[in-house]
Parts: sequence; C-alpha cells; structure tokens
Amino acid sequence: MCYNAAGMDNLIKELNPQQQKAVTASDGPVLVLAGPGSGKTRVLTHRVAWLVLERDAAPWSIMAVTFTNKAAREMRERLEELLGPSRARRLTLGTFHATCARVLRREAEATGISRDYVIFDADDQLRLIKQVIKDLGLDDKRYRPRAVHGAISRAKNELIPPEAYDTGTYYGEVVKRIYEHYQALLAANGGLDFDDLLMKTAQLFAQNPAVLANYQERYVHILVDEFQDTNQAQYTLLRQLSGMQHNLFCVADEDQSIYAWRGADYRNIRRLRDDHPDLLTILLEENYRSTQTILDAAHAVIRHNPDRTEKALFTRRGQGPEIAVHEAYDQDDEAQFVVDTITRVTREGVHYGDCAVMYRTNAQSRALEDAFVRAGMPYRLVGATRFYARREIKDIVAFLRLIHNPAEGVSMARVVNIPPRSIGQKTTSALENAAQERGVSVYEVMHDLPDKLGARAQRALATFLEMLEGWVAAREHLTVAQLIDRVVEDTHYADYLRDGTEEGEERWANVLELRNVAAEYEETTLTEFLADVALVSDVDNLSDDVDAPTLLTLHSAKGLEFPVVFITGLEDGLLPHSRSFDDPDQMAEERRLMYVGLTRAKDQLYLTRAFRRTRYGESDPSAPSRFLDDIPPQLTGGAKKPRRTRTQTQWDQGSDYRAGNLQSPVSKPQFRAGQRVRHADFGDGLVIESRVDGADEIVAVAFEDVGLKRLMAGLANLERLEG
DNA sequence: TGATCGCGCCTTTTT
DNA sequence: GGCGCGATCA
Repeated sequence: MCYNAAGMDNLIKELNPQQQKAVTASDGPVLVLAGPGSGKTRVLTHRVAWLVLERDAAPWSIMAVTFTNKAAREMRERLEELLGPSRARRLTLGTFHATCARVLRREAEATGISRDYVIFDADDQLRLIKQVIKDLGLDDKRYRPRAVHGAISRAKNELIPPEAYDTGTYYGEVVKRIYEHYQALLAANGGLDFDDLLMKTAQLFAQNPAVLANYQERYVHILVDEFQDTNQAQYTLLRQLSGMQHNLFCVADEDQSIYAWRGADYRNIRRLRDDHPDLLTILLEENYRSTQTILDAAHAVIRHNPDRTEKALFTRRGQGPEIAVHEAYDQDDEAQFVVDTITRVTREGVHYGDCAVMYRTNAQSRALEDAFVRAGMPYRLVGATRFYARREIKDIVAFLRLIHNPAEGVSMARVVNIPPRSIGQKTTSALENAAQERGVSVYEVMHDLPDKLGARAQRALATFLEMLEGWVAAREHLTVAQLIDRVVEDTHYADYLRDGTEEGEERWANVLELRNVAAEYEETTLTEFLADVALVSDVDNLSDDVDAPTLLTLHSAKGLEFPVVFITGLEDGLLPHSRSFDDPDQMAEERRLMYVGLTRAKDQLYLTRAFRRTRYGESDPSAPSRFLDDIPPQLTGGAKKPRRTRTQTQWDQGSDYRAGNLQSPVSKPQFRAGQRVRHADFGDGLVIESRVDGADEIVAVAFEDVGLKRLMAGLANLERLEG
C-alpha cells in the first residue's frame, strides 16, 4: 500500500488538525488528552508510522504499549499495511505484562530468575496464598485469601517488597508474613505472578544500571495507549525506560479510568506533567463515533465528577435518535426486551454483530444468556469463565507445566490425582512433608519414596512418575499439540471428562479447542506457549467473523464500539455498585464506568433496568440508578412525561408487563408519506409509510434503484430532500 | 480413597 | 442460586 513517506503524506491528510499536531509533534514528551471515539489509538498508530517514515526511526527502536493483546494485534495489523510486514515485525508492541515477561526471560542472568519461569495466574496465586495461610497455621476466616491476595497485589503494584511492607497494624504484620512466605513459595516453584512481572522488571532496572542503559539506548521512542490506567509500577517502568531520551508519547482519557481497584492511578497524568516540565499537551475533542444525543447524555453523567478537565466533545454526526429507556419487571423480562429489540432492529438492516449488551457484573449475563438461548438467537459471551481459567484447560496446562518443569509444585498438586488414580490426600500430604523435610520438590521425592507409604500408594505413584518421565523425554521431539495428544491419551482424559452429560461434552470440546490453539504454535517452544497462555485474556479472542450480538461487562467494553448498545441493570446497588456507596472515589469510578458504557454506542442506546432483581437467589425490588436522573429527559423522549417508577401493585394490575407490549415513551415521527429522501447506500426514494415503534421510527421507502426497504430512521441516516 | 451432603459466603470489575 | 470447603460415610 504505502510503505513510503509519500503515502504517509496522504494518511496525514486524513487526520484533523489536532490529530495531525499530535502525530507530527517533535520528539520529547507528549501527552494526548482525548475523549472517547476521538481516534486515540489511530493517532498512536499513525505516530509510529510517522516516526518510521518521516523521522527515519528504526522500527526496533520503537516500543508501543497497549492495554490488551487485542489492541496490540490490531495495531500491528494496521502497521503492516502502513510499513510493510518486515518493518512492522521489528516493532516492539504489546502489553506491559507481555513486554516485561520477555525482558525477564532475556535478562535471566542479571535477575537470577530462571529463564524457564512460569507465570502464575489469579487462580494459581490464590491457591498459593491458601497454602501459605495453612502452612503458617493461620485462620482463613480471619485472613481471607482473596483479601490477603489483594493487599499483596497492591503492594507489588506500588513496588513494595515484603521486607518494606508496613501498615502499622497487626493485620498488616500478618499479611507481611504471608507475603514473605508467598514470595518464597513462588520462587521455590519457579513462578512469577502477574504483578511480579512488573515489579521484578522495575527492580532489575533499578539495581542494574548497565542493563537499564541497554534498553534506554535501544528504545528511542516509547508510546503508551490508555495511559490513565497505568499503575505505579508501570509508571516507574516508563520513567526508567525513557530516562535517557525523554521521548514519551502517552494517550489518555481521565474520564475513562476504570481500573483504580486494580492499582491504576490516574494521578499518573499529573505525575507525568510534574516530571516533564517540557510536556506538550494536546487535546482531541472531536468525536467520530457517536451521535450528539449520545455524547450529550454521556457528558451529562460525567460532568458531576470532581477534579476533571472539562473537554468540549463534539461530533459532526448529527443529533441521531433518542435514547430509549426501558423499565422491565424483572431480569428475565429485561433480557426478553433486549432479545425482542435486537430481533426488531435486525429486521431493519442492523446486523447481529452490530449489537452489544453490557452489564456491571458477570452474574447478570445468566438471565440474558437464557433469553438468547430461548429465542434461538446466537450470541458471543466475553469473560464470565475465561477460557484459560476453565478447569479442564487448567488441568491440561498443568500437565504441560509439569513437563516443562516437573519440580513445580502447584501443577503437581493439581494433577497428580487427575483423573483419579488413587493418590489421595493422605499420600500427597506425606509426599509434601517429605519434600519439605528434605528441602526438595515433590517430584524428587517421587524417585525415593518415604517408607511409610502403603504398597498401593507406592504402585500408583510409580506409574504416575513413569508416565510423567515419558512425557519429559518425549518433549524434545514433539510439538506442543502432539504433547497434548500424548497427555490426553495416556491419562484417558477424554473418558474422565465425557461423563455423558452435556457439560462433559462441552468441557471436552474446550480441550479440543486448546489443542487447536496449540497446533497454531507449530514453531514455538513449550516455554513460549505457556507464557502466552498465561497472558491471554478473553476479549483478546473476540473475533469479528461471527455475526452475533456481544454480551460483555462494562469493563471489557473499554476500547470497543458498537452501532447499537444496551446497558442493562441500571439500578442503584448494581450501577453504581453497592460496594462503592460509601466511598466518593469509588462512586466517581462507577460514574466513569457508566460513561465508558454510554460512549461505546455509535447510533442507538438502550438503557434498561428491572423493577425486581434476583440477587443471591432472592428477588428484591430495586431503585433506578441515580445516573439515569442525570440524563436530561429531552434526550430520552421523556420531556412530557416524567420518568416514574411503577409500584408492585401497578405491575400486578397491568396485564401488559411482558416485554414487547411495554414501550418507551413515544416520540413524534420525523418522516411522513410522500417525502423524498436520500440514503447513503440505497440512493434517492419516496417515503411510503412511517410509524413510531417504541423509541424508533420505522420508515418504508420506495427507492428508485433498489425498490422498497423498511428502515429505522435513527440508524439509517436518512436525509430529507427539499420539495 | 472418594462420593455425598450441608454450610457459609458470595459477586464488582481483569492484565 | 451456586461454589468451595469441611465433615461424614461406603
């Protein structure tokens, strides 16, 4: 396409003046503060291309950090078009975690961490924490593994090692002890957790100026997407890496900061300003995604947050249709409304894949899924049980991890008796005790079993060990997919899973899917495969080739856009979540979450809530989200009738509470029979009929070229012609 | 050793 | 309404 500077000229012309200014800003620190849908990622991508094509930067001297693997992959694809495959391949593109994982593998000598370390995911981390709490003889009711893990994770994100951990409380002292043991246990297993990837890399750079200097010299340009969601460890890494050249290019939107609970610190934006007096700040305020109605609603919600930089977002896309607000009876009724509405809009030319249904908590997906299944409508679900967190997948991966490093205890404990082979709790605890006494791994103990074990256990262990050693020996000449085949065959894993239930079949299908993924890794080693598996998230696998509505949490929706968006469960307690009620900072984050959801929509927004909602198996009445009150009524067609909640009696008396009969306030039609109209794809035509259906207006148009079409006025972008 | 049952807590969000 | 965990029994 355009692998040269002339091509770049044309690309630059496609950008608006502010975007151009950002892309072509001279070296030195730059901060792009931009609203949703303003082409942030596009600016970042163009900046990379511009550096290569106009500034003759070597591709290998550029590092771009994205928030998800998916974003990294899409950016690389785009850059392949702009720069050609060979140059695109030399760019360093990826998440902080993936980038750090690679650095640590390369710098094994300096860190003293084995090159063969495995990455422990959230599930592994929790297991380890539980183990430590048990080993220390602590009460897991008083020291909840999840809470302790959260505290340790937060400490790591602030680069606080165990020895410096000090909260001045007794509880904190105990956490400190758990933290110390946890790190020791991780090390003994040759593991690093998610947070270690960042912390250990920052420590490496802090303690080895020579190593750091190498990276500082190499990476002349560092670019960061979604900068508002960086945590302290990540900010430190950026400071370290850009310490020599100072050419940092960050793209951020404070209003979309929704990961404070994970340690993200939007104050990093201020830090960046303070640390770089010569920082060039550029605002991007034009929105290319949404209608003015959607932007107005989003602004009306976000403007209540304190301490934000006011941005004047605008669009040239026009007013667009009103926002539909729907009150359903309960979550099933709400789900039915979603399904019915999707059915209706798809009849008018919207594709399934154009629709997204969002919610605050994963638990809300159940009622929605049920309704989709009942209606026979396809859907794609993001998140709930992540693929790599599924039991069967973790089992197979644990076998692979054992082959990779038989001394790794967490995987050993997981699968030594999977499928059941008579190695029960008594046997495993005997092995673990012996291992601890001798200061070796369980794997080594297996070679020299303690005498006190019964003959039956001895035989079972010997068989298992033989099997494992066979795999380890075979590792050299087998691909990852072939290794999976061997494991599945030797353990009869298929028989174990396929118990005749539907769930069993599904689990087996997942194993086959993992095998398919592995088959694509033909060239890669087991080590690389395992590293990738640990860092992949579910959104990353969201493919565009399935035409189905997407169900996802508001968090996963970050960075995505859809023509038609449903935000469900708009109730106090859910959004904002009740856990955030008593903390103003958390409430501000809930509001930003709502803002992110609203601004995912390009054309049409549906906001739904349920009058009663079942939580923890109990159905309770729920109040509308306070955020709904902030949306001006004229945007939702409710100017005449104030929004009002029905009482239980009113619900009971109304015979029409089922979705479909219940409609949002009616707006007046914009089209009438006899009008001439123009459509971008279908050309000119004559309006035959127009009726208002819910919040949408359905227009039948006889087009000169393509004949009669029924369109939704709001979505179709029909232009009225004079005369 | 492994299957079954009751209990408590749970659900905020994920690289 | 479900999952993990501990106690109890075949």
